[in-house]
Amino acid sequence: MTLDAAHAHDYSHNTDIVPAHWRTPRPQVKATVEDKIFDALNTAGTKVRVRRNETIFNDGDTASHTYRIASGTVRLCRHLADGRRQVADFLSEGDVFGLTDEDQRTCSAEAISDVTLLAYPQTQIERAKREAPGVNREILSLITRKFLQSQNHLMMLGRQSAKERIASFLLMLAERSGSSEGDTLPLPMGRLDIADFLGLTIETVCRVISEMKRERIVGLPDLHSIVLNNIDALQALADGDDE
Amino acid sequence: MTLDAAHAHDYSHNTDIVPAHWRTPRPQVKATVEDKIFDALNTAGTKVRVRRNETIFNDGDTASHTYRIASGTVRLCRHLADGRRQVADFLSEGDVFGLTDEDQRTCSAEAISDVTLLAYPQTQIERAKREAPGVNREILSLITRKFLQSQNHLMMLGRQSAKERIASFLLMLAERSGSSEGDTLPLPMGRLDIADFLGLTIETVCRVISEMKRERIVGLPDLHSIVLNNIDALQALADGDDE
DNA sequence: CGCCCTATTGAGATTCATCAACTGCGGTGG
DNA sequence: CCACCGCAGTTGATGAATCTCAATAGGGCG
Repeated sequence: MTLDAAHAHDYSHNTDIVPAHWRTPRPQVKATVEDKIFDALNTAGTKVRVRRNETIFNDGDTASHTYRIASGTVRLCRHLADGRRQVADFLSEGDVFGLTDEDQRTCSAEAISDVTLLAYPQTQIERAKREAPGVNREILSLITRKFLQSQNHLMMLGRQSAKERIASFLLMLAERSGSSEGDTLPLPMGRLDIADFLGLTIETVCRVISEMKRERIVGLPDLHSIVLNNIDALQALADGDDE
Repeated sequence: MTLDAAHAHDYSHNTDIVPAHWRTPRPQVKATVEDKIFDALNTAGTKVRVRRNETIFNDGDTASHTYRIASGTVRLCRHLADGRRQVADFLSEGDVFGLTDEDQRTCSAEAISDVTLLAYPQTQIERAKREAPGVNREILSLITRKFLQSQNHLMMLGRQSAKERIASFLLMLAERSGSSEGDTLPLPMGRLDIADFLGLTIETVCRVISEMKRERIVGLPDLHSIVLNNIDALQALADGDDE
């Protein structure tokens, strides 16, 4: 049974109240759109722990809560009947998911690592929308950003080669985490997750990353890190300046 | 120069006021989300005509207006430097596009057929958001729907074969136009547009459609129509029940 | 009627998927 | 502490799907 499918109160193992500092989990000066939305709730949410590879909710479940990530990484994905899978997004600390007006989930959410979530009943979100002016605008801003991300993703899947997709993917992760040349980028997801995000097979992902390593564009200190030796080269690859 | 790039008042050839019946352009009982948003504007918008293959706005343009389609078909797409193109959406009568809080376009909009648009300055939209309660909610609902469409699109591009994509595409068009078995579906876009929507080449699109014709799943009375002889077969193909 | 643009069909090249073997690391238990 | 086990990742060989290049067909408009 997934969390959404469970009764709202059935968090017997984890009803702690969240420390206040989790409101602004990332070290940054400006409040994010996510911060603004959740500050307006005036409630800390229910803390939920999910272990690696467990499902948070399934496509088709009733949407009872909105979640914010306190720690860990989550993937949003859709499955076809025959097991094929498309990962739509990777989410990490501070990110929000499951925020929707629809009453049914249209994708599943799964924990890539052990994850701590803050769960907010949809009714609380609805109340905040009514009572806090500006929350609607922030939510709109959030989904607009997600929509634009999705358009980028479409271009990657529809029109880029395997190597271009991987380069774009690494640049996307670098931008999200604020990494720059020489930094070590955490890669919390496995190769299969990357493959399913990029519309490739795990073997192709491995081969392309290995090739980039041979070309000294990236370094691979361990399975869950990648060193960005040459961002310009990555950018050139992503832009198709290869031939 | 695209429309957005032009001055807001430079519609010398088309400043007519739009007839009232355009508020609800499609024959349906219920008002669409689009209807609700534009009814709240209490203004008919400026009529703009755009000829086939002309650009309405470009990626990167300043976003000055929101558009609603009175007649014709529009594609939203993004271009890579080397000319590769990804079509993100096809829009037809009654559909809205260019509605954004951002001040820059993140895709281009191009006329697939001769098109008549209603243009609304973003300031009017902003006013409606402030003054008409519920408009925010309708806009949120609209973009949420677009986001879900985009997720479907991702699955098509990332994980479906050419034949599955074409079957899914035809079913999507059928659903949008309310067509059912035996109906003739209008296909206003050319083969290249379809290819760029599905992440395929024009040759592959032709071959797959020809194959479906040989299998009597569809009929091709002319280039811009397709007869849905067997929706169940299309559904089976889209679901991957092929092997 | 003829031209031009788009679509269609064919042949060969390419990219990526598939199938299969092997590696390496982390955890577990002797 | 070390050996074994299992899973995730990597690499190689082969094949299939789709792209590319090229030639032909068709349809609408002047």
